[in-house]
Amino acid sequence: MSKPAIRHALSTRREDDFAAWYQEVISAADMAEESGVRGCMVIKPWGWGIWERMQRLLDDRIKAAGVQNAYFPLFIPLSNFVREAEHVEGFAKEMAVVTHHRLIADGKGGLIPDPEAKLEEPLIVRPTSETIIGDAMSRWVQSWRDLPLLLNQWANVVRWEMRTRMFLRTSEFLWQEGHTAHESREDAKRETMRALEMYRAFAEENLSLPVIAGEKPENERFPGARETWSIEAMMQDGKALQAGTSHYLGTSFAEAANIRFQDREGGQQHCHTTSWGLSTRMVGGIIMTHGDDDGLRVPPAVAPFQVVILPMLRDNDGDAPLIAYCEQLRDAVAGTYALGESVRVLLDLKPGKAAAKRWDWVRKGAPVIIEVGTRDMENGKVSLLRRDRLWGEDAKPAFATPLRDEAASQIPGLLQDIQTSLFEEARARREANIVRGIDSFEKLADFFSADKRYPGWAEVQWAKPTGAALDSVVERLKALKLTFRNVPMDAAPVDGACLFTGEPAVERIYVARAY
RNA sequence: CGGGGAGUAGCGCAGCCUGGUAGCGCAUCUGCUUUGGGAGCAGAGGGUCGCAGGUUCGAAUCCUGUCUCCCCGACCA
Repeated sequence: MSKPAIRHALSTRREDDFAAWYQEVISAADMAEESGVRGCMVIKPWGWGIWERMQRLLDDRIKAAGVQNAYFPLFIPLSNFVREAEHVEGFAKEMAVVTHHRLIADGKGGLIPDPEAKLEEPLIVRPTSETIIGDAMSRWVQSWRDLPLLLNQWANVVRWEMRTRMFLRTSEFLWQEGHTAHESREDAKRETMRALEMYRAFAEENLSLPVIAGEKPENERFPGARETWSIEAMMQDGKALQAGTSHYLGTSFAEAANIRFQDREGGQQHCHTTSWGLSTRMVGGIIMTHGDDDGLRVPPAVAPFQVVILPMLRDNDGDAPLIAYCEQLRDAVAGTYALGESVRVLLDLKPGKAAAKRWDWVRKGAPVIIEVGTRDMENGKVSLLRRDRLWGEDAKPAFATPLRDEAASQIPGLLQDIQTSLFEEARARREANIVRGIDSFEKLADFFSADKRYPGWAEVQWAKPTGAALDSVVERLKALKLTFRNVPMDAAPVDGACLFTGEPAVERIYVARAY
């Protein structure tokens, strides 16, 4: 007797074609679609709702740290951008440029930029806002009393990427970018680390996404930064996703933008600045971490609807009492609190059979789906499905049937449990796929052998080479399609030789394939 | 940006080689039946075949250009 086969809600399974599965989740969960413009996407209500929840929770954390929101322009004058050399070099190849301000008829029924309306100075569409915010800071900062200056903006940015993927790498993406200016290196470093810790807590507590916080090696630094720190998450195909970054910029941006202050002794000094960002890429991280062969599973804290109620309507006189029964359930659930907020519940009265609508919500990943039929109503019960544990032993959806009047009070605990379970599941998977103790390049190559479906990560010891020595190590890894991810903050002390150079190791670093 | 593949109804696809009334499945709509687990039967609606030129009596089909998507590479906080 073989086990009955599960009929999954998606046609592509993760193990068969992870990339195709990823795209199917996005369309099946109705999160986003192509727009017709290269690398730009339409974010649909369910995808936007998740991002909106993420914004809310992260914005609360940003404000709690005393950072104020502001908004800076989309366009940056070219001359303003060119000041920080390394920064410019890093972004110049992927810039959208505005050169005209008017269109005229081309005589063939179309429109072309008016050659007479060429801008004196081209404007670039911001790829990030260090330069324009630095420009403002140079005017806003006069004295040590003005510091620290802690700003954040929620905005869209554009980077003309060669190869794009929905949410993970789009030409236009949405993010928040924090920009701060400080009196001293110590203060700026403290802010850099505060933002990093904020991202770690946000990812793990709100998104159930286990991450490793650490410092990026020199070759992976943000252009112009002194230090770049990141949180890295392991996706279900074993690849790493850089999910948030925090940079200590030293005084180079302050020097380029002339952000100076009069210190406590009356002297002039340049500020130490930081920047930190987290983007819609994180939505892709949620998909690739929590999605399964039935679609998305949204962590309750960021689910636009945490509970969806589906009455089994018959289009007859029996519907009215059933709807009333469900409305009472909805109101009871809406009156409960979970994860620090009122529970978000939807009574879905859209026409259609409940069984069909159920699969729509399964694909979207609503954490709890409650179906209610007349028989449930007669028994004072409901049929409850938790999305993270969908299938029973019999290959059918694993419904629980609590009393309706008890179901509402169970919801907060259930949502909390789902939030925690998703995290534990992802954390266990990551730990099972990190290898430690690899002590030669050959063994490293073997661990990441090309045919391996799930490469995982390797934590290795190295001597932290710099300059040309580092470049050659990076090249060797590149031949294996590998990259350095970060140097974890909580790693064990080193006790061996550098995997690449044989010199005494100075720290541990993660090696992985990456998005 | 280089190599490869693709774009035909909301979704998935056939038709193209060999030019001649635009099709199939799912979904949608209507009717009947069904009714506790992703319904059945019958009927109907929906497409200037990505876009723009060209060849031709005639182009989804052949040619050229262009846009977009997917895969591999290069690039990439």
